[in-house]
Amino acid sequence: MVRKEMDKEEILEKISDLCNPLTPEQRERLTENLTVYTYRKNEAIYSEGEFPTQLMCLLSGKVKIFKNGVSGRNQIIRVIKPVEYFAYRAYFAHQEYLTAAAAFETSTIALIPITTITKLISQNNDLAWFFIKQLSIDLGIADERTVNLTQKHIRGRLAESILFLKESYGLEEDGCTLSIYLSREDLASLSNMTTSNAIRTLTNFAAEKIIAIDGRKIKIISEDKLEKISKIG
Amino acid sequence: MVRKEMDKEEILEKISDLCNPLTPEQRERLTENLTVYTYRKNEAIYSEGEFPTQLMCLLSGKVKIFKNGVSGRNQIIRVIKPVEYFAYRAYFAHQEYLTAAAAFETSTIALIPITTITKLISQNNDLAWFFIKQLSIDLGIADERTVNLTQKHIRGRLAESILFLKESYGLEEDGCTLSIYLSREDLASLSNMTTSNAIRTLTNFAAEKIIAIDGRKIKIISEDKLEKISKIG
DNA sequence: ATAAAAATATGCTGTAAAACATAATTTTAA
DNA sequence: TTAAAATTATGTTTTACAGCATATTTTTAT
Repeated sequence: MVRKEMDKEEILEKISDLCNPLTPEQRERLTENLTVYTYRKNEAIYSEGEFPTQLMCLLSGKVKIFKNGVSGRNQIIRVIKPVEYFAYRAYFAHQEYLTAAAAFETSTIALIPITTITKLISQNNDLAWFFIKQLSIDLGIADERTVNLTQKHIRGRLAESILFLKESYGLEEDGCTLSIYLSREDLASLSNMTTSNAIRTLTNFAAEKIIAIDGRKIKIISEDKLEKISKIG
Repeated sequence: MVRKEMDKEEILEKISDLCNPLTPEQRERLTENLTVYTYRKNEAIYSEGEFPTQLMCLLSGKVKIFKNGVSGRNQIIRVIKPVEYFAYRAYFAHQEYLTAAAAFETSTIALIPITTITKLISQNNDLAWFFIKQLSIDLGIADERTVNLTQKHIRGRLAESILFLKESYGLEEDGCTLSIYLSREDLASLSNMTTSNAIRTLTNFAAEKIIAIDGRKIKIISEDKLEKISKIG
């Protein structure tokens, strides 16, 4: 993790969700306490069991939130895209981190002391609503995910993950290649299966002309079929 | 569902988490808009896809929050005990209900128009914090649950569910009988397994003298063993 | 440039848990 | 009070997926 100097105006622009509700003085307080770091690919951002001290905002790059499951098998819980906020749940629940975060690729993150945020929330009702809404959305996603991961079959889970990655990070200019290049292992962690089965099922999808694979590039050929496979489980 | 008249003081006492932060006028507004209903065993409280209009507080009884999974298999997402609040997440996320709720047993519930709550949150920062904290805790539980349900084996999942029920609803006066009597089907929905396997595994636990079963009564004989089984998966 | 390590690919085997079947028991309703 | 329905119990079969082994390719480090 490397400290990064960045133009203040540019940052304020990015974290507008947080800034817009604030008064000029509050905004000043925020920028004074804000630091920006860059994390390299696969670098840990925070770990399970640590005590949360900073709210984070992903300015650029891609980040995974994951848990260390039974016998070292990781489970990706959610993914973060610019400009989303994370790393605050544990503090608001008065807990240690129950998850870990790492960078999928080089990522620039704004860190704001959580105590600063706490004060701002207490002074600013719009900010409180911002977090209530975000937490509510995330809880809904978590509930959906629980059922999908537990009840769908391998093919359904992988199809769902591919669609999920498309929704989360979008496509390249060609309009069909996922703009995130995940290792097979990460794809497995996201889909609750072994790496072997992620590889195998990916190969099958390619043979069935549902997707095309070129190394870590995944090109969606038939979104309809992916949706159908995802739906029937 | 039957409308129930109840002493106002008694209700205010129960929903103190909501009321304590309020001014006398706000408290007045709350009680004016509050209704109390009683739901019978297995009666639906709300359903997936409906539009949320009321925040609910369970005054007495036991409630399950669940999702209709693939091929009609239900999944219990969380359980509610007195005096907990529920049915608000969807509205805060600007969504329809993603889950359904039903009464495990006869339950009395206070209903408050969600618009009333919204106004009170906007006026009262402590109330905003109450929901931020609650949502944060629930999101943490959901994250834990995802990993437990997907990665643990049947025995681990059932052991965990039994311990979870003990934590949630406590024990009878004898100090070892779960005070909730679930059908095997509900126990299966809670543990992500088929009803047959819930029955079978329960029988095994009884044969191993980890629990004792008498109809729907479950007596915990060795909590240590349950914890060990839950932990190793 | 070369060795070492990591990631990907694919086949084979074993097994946990679902699916199915049937019976016994309990609950509910007429 | 008896029939019907629902729940619980248990045995058998099937299968989806994990686990393991091995080879190949790609990436990383020296």
